[in-house]
Amino acid sequence: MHEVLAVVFQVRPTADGAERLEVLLWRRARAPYRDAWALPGGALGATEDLDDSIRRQLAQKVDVREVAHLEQLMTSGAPGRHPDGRVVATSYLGLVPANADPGVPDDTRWHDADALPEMAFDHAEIVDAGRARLRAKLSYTNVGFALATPEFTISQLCGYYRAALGHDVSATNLQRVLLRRGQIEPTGGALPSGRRGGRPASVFRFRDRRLEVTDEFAVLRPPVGARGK
Amino acid sequence: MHEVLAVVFQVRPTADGAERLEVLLWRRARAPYRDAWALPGGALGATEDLDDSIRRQLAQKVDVREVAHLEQLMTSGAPGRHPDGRVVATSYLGLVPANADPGVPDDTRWHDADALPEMAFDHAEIVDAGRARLRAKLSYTNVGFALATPEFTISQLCGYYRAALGHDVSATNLQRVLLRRGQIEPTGGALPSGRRGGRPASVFRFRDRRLEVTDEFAVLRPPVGARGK
DNA sequence: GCAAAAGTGTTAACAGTACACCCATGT
DNA sequence: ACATGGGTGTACTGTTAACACTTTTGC
Repeated sequence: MHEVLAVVFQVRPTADGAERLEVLLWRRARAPYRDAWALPGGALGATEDLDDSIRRQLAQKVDVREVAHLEQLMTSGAPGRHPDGRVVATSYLGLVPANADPGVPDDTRWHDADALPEMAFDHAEIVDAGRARLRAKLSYTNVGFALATPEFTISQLCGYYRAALGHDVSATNLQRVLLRRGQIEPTGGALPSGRRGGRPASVFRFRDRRLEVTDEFAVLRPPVGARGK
Repeated sequence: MHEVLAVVFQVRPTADGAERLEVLLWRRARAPYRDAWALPGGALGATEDLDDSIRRQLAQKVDVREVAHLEQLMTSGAPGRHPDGRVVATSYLGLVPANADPGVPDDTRWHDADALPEMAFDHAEIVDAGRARLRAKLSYTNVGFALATPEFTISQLCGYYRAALGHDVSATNLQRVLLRRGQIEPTGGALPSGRRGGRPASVFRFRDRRLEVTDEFAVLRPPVGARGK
């Protein structure tokens, strides 16, 4: 038996106005792992591609059009991972932009990615792998587009990065890095100041809405002659 | 049906004394894809973990003790990828150090990774994915240990990197980068000069033989206060 | 001594962080 | 005016590529 799972992340506002990274989980009503939380997903159809399958399964939990980025994460096949017998699971990483608020079924809820509830099977590991992947890719690709709203101010964007990376991010430097790399561009617009004043923030957008590697060679770059290949 | 495949790379000397990256492939004797070349692997056992399975399957082609590094690469499940019906394949990337010369069966041969022969199924894609992964990881981890012999001179190491990366690598800078990162250390020994003279090369080894990420934050590092976590 | 191979020193480029400072707005 | 949030300028740091130069060997 082969199943397909998804770690779907979204940056969401908390009660106290801050923002944090959350994962979409549903609560199991039946054994095994009754009342524990599990990743959305299900059995792979007999004539279905893996990507198509996870999209189909997700459609039951969230509006799939909301998922701005989806990529394969890992495949787990330990014989003991499912008590009912051998189930191989291929997991995906999915990202939903901060603006979308997809209605979710009753058994489904968003959970703080840093404080997972009791999880079914090996799903906690999978969430952690997804988190690590997201963190890494924020560093050397433009995946930010999949967490951010279509248009945003730098300080909003900063909030998304802060939540996803789990550490403070300087707005000043974030702006410069992303501009330099050509990931974002100003729309020309600006947002009116809040009620406590302050300079109106200019609005930016991601230049491209597809995954792009912007910082390819961290080190060991090819010599200048052979670059630009 | 679930199968497990491996892209096994080794840097091997060519006829003209240079070195190049090669993949281990076997020639299919039966349809489908008769006479085309395929990746080693086979069906996943009913109670076998994925990692164990690929190790077992590889044992039939090469001495498994020779594989210095093995990591999961990707899972392909397109319904049309296998003419006989649905087969999901999980691929691994394996690396064999340059010194090992594992005896391989008659139907099996090493092939230039840059000039693949006619390949069965979607195996060419998988090899390319493995190549890309290797290139990337050479940049920010110590995977080099899995391509190099246990002890080596800088110019030998340079040859391995050159072959794997596909571009020229400066011995001077490679040495400095890997030393600075603490990946390699001098053994204290030196190799006698060749018959045409030259200063004897000192011998190095990798400090650690397990995968380690040595260049974690390409960019977007956490602020100094929050680092060292 | 001379060629060959290895290794060191030095410079320059570049990307990113930190921080001080300037700008535009509401009260 | 002044507090508030946004944006720019600038210095500093760390890392790496490039290349000249020195060291050690065989002939």
